Amino acid sequence: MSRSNPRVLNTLERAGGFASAQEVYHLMQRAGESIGLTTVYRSLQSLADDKIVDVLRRDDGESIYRLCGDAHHHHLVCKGCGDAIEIPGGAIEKWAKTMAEEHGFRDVGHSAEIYGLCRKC
Amino acid sequence: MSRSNPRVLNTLERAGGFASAQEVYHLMQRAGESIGLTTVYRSLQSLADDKIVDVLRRDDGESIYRLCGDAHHHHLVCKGCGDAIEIPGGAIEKWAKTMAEEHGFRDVGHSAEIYGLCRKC
DNA sequence: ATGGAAATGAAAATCATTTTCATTTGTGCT
DNA sequence: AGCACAAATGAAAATGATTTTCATTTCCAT
Ligand SMILES: [Zn+2]
Ligand SMILES: [Zn+2]
Ligand SMILES: [Zn+2]
Ligand SMILES: [Zn+2]
Repeated sequence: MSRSNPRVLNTLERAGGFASAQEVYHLMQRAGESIGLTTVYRSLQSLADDKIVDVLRRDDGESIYRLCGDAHHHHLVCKGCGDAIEIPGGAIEKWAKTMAEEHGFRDVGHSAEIYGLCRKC
Repeated sequence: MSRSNPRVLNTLERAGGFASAQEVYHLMQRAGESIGLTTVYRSLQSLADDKIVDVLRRDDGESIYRLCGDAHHHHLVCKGCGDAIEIPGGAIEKWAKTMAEEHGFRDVGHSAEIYGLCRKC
């Protein structure tokens, strides 16, 4: 079922942090690798479906992807340089569960991100 | 400074919950009101700037707006019917502040949402 | 080698949102 | 009323990421 091109995953690894489909595509171009934008999109989507990469959406609407560990975590994102730090959810894990139960929700997940300016910015 | 067309706000009121710019536009069309899509966009944006409406982004990337009280809050969203309930942030507020300070971030904000299936779905 | 399935990618299509810009509307002044 | 000037409007074009189409290429099992 793996529709993902391994070179895409490899490039995302090299990218080190978050990268959009367009960025991955250009990285591969600059590296002299021949690939189509379509395949990059398909691969990233597949990786996301398989929970191998993390998907976030930037304010400008562009989706960004990043390899992520299997542990549940959240992000502290810099509005300036775009750097993202993985952080533990701590107290909000219980908060989410409590809130959901309180309103009779099941099959519950949550998202939480913190935005700010890092020291460098 | 109000660049917002009052009829747009009025329509969002009638909509009752979240609505996208496109949806507001079509609601107004169906109601026989003459307005341009551009004005709808401009008005919603202005309302968002003025913190009069709440902006969320759907998974498909479309921005949705809703009238909201002035109090800071979060959302419990049903993946089935799209219903959203306003909930207090509780533990999150301190979590965000602590995490940000710990990493030297300033000018900090946060977003947090809980997704699940409501009783009806 | 042969046939069919899966993968690929160039080009076109989609679609929300933004930008442009010419026109209309509103407001104050004479 | 007549005029000037700013703000608001909206049609049409531009933007830009993502998706779809579809013809071609690559894989793989027989
Ligand atoms: Zn930074
Ligand atoms: Zn969490
Ligand atoms: Zn529901
Ligand atoms: Zn909060």
